[in-house]
Amino acid sequence: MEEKKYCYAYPHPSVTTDCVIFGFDGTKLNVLLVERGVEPYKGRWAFPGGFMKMNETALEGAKRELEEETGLKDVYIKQFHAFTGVERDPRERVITIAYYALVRISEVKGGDDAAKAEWFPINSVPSLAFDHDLILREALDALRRQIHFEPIGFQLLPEKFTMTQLQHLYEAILGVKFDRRNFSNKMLKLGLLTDLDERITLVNKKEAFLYKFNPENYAFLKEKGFRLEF
Amino acid sequence: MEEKKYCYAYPHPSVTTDCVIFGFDGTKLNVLLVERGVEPYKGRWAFPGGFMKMNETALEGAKRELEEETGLKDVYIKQFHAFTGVERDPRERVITIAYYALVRISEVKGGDDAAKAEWFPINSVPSLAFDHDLILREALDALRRQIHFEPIGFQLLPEKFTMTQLQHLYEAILGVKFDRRNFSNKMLKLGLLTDLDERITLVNKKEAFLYKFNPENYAFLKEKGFRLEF
DNA sequence: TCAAAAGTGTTCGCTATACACCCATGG
DNA sequence: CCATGGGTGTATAGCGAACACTTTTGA
Repeated sequence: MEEKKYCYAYPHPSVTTDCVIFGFDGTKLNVLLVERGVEPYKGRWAFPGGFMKMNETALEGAKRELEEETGLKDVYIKQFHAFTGVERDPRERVITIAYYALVRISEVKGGDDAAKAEWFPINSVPSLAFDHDLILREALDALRRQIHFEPIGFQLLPEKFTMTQLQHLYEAILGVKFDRRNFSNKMLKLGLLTDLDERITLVNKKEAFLYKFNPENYAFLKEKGFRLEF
Repeated sequence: MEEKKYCYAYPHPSVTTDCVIFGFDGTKLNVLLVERGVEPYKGRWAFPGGFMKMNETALEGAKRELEEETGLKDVYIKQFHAFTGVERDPRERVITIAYYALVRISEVKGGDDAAKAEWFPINSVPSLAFDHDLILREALDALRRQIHFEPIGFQLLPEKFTMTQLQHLYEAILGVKFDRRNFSNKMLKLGLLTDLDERITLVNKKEAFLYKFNPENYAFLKEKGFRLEF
């Protein structure tokens, strides 16, 4: 029997952070899941997460989990909801503060954890542990809403990318189709892109222009207030 | 010395819910604050809040606090952020899950609590207890963002209202000015309003048309996806 | 008589959207 | 030779934004 030495006059819940890690494979939006090695829900897939420590904020905890799982620091990460269902963990009352992160799949190293980790396209995610099915739905909603206010999509692409890649990313996130010419015109008019005057030879020997995100212009646009319309 | 009978193998934080209650007085957006009667921050203003109980969700806790303070049930309430700063409460580690609610000031009854409660225009809020200054800023940001996706403003107006009242509300929330004719045209074209074919005599004996929010049309519009552009 | 507030339509410019052809490559 | 995918420009319709005068009342 473990020793229970932290005592309070009133019951306290456990607090965890969970991290929905999004990646883009060039065609589809993916999430990184880990397979649970212990009960409850042993063998089921879940989002990486863990207990918040008493000397760190939830954000710091989420970043710690993210780095343990991917080796990445300094990635885009955002709190989107706290899940507080009374029965969401069968062991004890656990609330979780959930974050989503946007990473480049190619930069992800295998996690420190022994736990098996795997990317799943968001349309092919199996039934998850705990209430993580709900967490995924809410994360997607939050991502789709946030993309109207911040050009966060760039966090999912390599530094240099083609217009078609960018379009496919927006189509994958928002679940819609755009006209190639209109998408390109709108994006270029926004002024968020730097044309690198450089071409890449694609698999089919076609040559495509490369662009990169222009953070300076973004900061300027944000200052005077703007919205991404899609 | 109080008895500490709830014990855990690892330290657990306290979890509270706080509720930013917005009301509209016809001209300005207001928040309801309560004066703290005990230390810490005794005598300072703060948002109503309290400890989450082990058999209720954070949302249920926030609704309970809201009803205790205003007598109101079934109001619009939305979780917007969890605040987890390590030092945000000097007594012990406390995280708070924060909600904002939209109420009609005229329907608010004095709270059950002995605590003094008072409405403050958002531009005249004094320095608040804990990190509640930050909570207010985040609540306002969240409200302003959410209003682009949901016509939540109606929750702050009486059932019947004039176009000018509605315009003043949007101006107060978003901090901008609109042209009367353009605002009216846009609103009517959206189809969210029912024209009551009824007039009200204002204080200056002018006659103004009355409208009400049309939830059926809203449900229909939401179904096929729409955005409020302001 | 002056200020404040409500009712009412039109014009202009911009932007969103729809749309087609050429070219190079690989199969 | 056909399918795929990238590059490029225009025309139209609808929307956003700017804008003025009249009327009534209270101060």
